[in-house]
Amino acid sequence: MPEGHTVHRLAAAHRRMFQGHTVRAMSPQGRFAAGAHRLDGQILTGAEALGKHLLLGFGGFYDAAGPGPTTEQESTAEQEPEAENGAVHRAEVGGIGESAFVLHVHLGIYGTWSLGAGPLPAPTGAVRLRLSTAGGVGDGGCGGGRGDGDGPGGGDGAAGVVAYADLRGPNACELLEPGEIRALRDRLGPDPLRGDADPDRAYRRIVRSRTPIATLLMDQSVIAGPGNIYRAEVLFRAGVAPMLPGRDVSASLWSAIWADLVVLMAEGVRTGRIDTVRAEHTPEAMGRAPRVDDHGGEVYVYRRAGLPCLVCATEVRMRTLAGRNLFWCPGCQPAAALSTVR
DNA sequence: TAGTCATGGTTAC
DNA sequence: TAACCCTGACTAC
Repeated sequence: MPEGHTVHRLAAAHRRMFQGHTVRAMSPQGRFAAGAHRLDGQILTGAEALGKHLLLGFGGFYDAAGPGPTTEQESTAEQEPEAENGAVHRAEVGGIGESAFVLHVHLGIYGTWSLGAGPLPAPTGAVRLRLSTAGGVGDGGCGGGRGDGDGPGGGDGAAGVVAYADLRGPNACELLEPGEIRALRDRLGPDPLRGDADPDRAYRRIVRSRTPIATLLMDQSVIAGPGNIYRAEVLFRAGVAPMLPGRDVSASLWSAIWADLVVLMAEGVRTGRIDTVRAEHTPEAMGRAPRVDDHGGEVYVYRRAGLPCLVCATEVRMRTLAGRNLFWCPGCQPAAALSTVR
């Protein structure tokens, strides 16, 4: 159940594990058998994230001296992407480029990738797609050929496997044509984690809309990547009432929200958690118990309905907005304060 | 064990 | 706006 930072981490992980390798692909569940058959034996040429969408490029010629990072340069997840001035400027490095085949994966609310190294385990649950590799960079082979079936263990390729990635329950798992990739890029708003993002493009959409800013922040055609946690937390940190109409969002307020998202999400890429509380509100600083939740981070309002605000002690509220749970603090985010940037 | 809910997005109405 | 997709964690019984 990822927000955009998780998908950027997944893109980095796929580059680290598979870029330059011939990849075995199979669909133990059988629902992506034809696509897996097309990918089996191809070289992974790049991976990138567009908001919550993961694109994996296959085929073509892998240039080990090219701009893409090598496996040696990416020995740990923490080393990539690099944060520079709060932004991740290497998000597009190692991207899909002119890949012959592009796999598009969107995890939706259920999907997961299980990444691992070592002997290939028998798939558990409904694995839609399994990627694995059995050789070194540019090995030119696929560890035993293709077409040996989709059964557990992958047949003769299992012995040399050094890395695998199992995909379960995705919203989307499909091969895209170039025109479809362009259409995907065109329908998504700017991604705060990409160096090519233009926040003004999002602002032009926001400022001409009467829709509440809390809804606009969840609209991936306005801004790609943030989800329910980041939208609640960034509005809290800006002191903005969630129902503030987009047309009442000032340029300076939007700049502050965007800059905060860049910092928060880049930190999420680095740590794999969503932590939004400032230093003075950490459990250690406040002498309170740490939060226990499945996303693992310290937050101000998300899923804290009924609890006192960490800043002003007002009870955190929750309501449904556009079909999703919205959390906010009426004390710190009063409706009358239209553009208080703290 | 059954029911509920969830960091999402598309489609139908 | 609701239904659907269809997984996993959690809770009530």
